[in-house]
Amino acid sequence: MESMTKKQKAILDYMKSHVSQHSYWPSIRDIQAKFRFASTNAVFGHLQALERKGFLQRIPGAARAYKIVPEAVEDLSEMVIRYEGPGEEAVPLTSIPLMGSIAAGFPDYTESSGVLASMQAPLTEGSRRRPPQSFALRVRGDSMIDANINDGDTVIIEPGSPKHGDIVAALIDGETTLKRLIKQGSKTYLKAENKNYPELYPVTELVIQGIAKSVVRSI
Amino acid sequence: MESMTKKQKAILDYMKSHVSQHSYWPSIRDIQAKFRFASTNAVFGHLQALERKGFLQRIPGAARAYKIVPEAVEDLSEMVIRYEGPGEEAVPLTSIPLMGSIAAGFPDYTESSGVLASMQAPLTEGSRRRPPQSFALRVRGDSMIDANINDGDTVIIEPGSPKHGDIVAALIDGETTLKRLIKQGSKTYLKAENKNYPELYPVTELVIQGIAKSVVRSI
DNA sequence: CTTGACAGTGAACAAAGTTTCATCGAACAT
DNA sequence: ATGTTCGATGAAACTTTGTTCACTGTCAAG
Repeated sequence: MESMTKKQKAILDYMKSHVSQHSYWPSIRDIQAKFRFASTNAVFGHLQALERKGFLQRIPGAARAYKIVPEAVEDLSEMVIRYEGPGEEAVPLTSIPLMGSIAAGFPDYTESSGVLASMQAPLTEGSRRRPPQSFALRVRGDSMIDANINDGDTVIIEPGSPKHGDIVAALIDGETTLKRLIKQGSKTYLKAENKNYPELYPVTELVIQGIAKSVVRSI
Repeated sequence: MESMTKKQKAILDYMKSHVSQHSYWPSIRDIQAKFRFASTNAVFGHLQALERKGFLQRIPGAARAYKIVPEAVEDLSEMVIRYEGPGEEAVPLTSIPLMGSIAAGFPDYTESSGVLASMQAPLTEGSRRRPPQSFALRVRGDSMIDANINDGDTVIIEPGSPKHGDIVAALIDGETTLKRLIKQGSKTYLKAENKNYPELYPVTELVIQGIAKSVVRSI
């Protein structure tokens, strides 16, 4: 598929974030104002391009009427839907890319096999928003079996500075595994929660992918 | 809060389902056509009423631009968001009411403390839609501890006919508990997955609330 | 009986919004 | 040199859409 230009992506991003924040699409003139175009036709052209390239579907003649094409979403972590209540009581619905695995250093979004969406409040505390860099990871293996995380479970990983006792996604020997972070005095280790794997791994900051916040399991 | 008339609810429902299916709001004339009103003003009046009663927020002058008020959603199981791709590849995002507890026979929506939304595919198999009567239940107690379901977890319950071995939400002594369904010959029992609770409960069809399909746990 | 709320018709208006046309400069490959 | 694509301008045409006004009927409460 043909890819977006920078401006086209910016416009599409703005449109999506507008939907997230307001629950309805922006008009062409809204977009024009946002990007300070002198003519509506500038926007019109970009929208045509986005539709031709397959990232957006327009409903001809209808106002503020579009469909996005999920398959075309490049950065899945930006696919955010939100319900807004009166006042400040926003009810965020964040969708999270689901990774089959994690490659060197950063999640490989090209391997994503779906999207996991969850409402914030019930899954974590308070009304905190899930950071956009969050991702979900299907668990393989039994390294965390004693922490009640089993093969086939899905773990939601968020970036952040892990504290002692946090379960983190860490890159060990080129593979991402879940481990518990152990801080002992000035030393930091990673520990598998499986009594059959008693080893402690030394840790450098860079291998930490993020902190596990939730576990989802199908029965 | 003032409640909706039947027609107002029908219109609001149509609007929500239109958003679900098309990802943009219907115009007043769309609604007019749907309900075969002879005048747009009929719709206009209903929308005014819905806004006055607090169920809907309109953006004056803007086309196809509304916000729904989550607190005003009466039947949470109808709050469905869907992303539609090209062709048949719809990607359903179903939101599920989260119950604090379950009262006699039916989920008590008045006790709902939030909404849990999840994309179907990653959590269960195939592209099956989660039935609209699904709900989520916060687990209290340790009756299923041996099935890896612990105090504080959230379980997603779907209606259906449970098979042998399924984990079900069942009403026992006026309280909803999770139990595993055991069919032994012609007899059916409910069994707690905790070796400290070895009892088998006899079962009548009516006490079964639904089948547990997923478990969500915050770490 | 009257008042008022509710629901609806029908027509018209004006704003909002999309779309088209003609034109231009820059970047870029032929 | 030259055609082509892309991004953008400016103005105008046109459609969609929300909104208003005047008027009608129903139904229940006071």
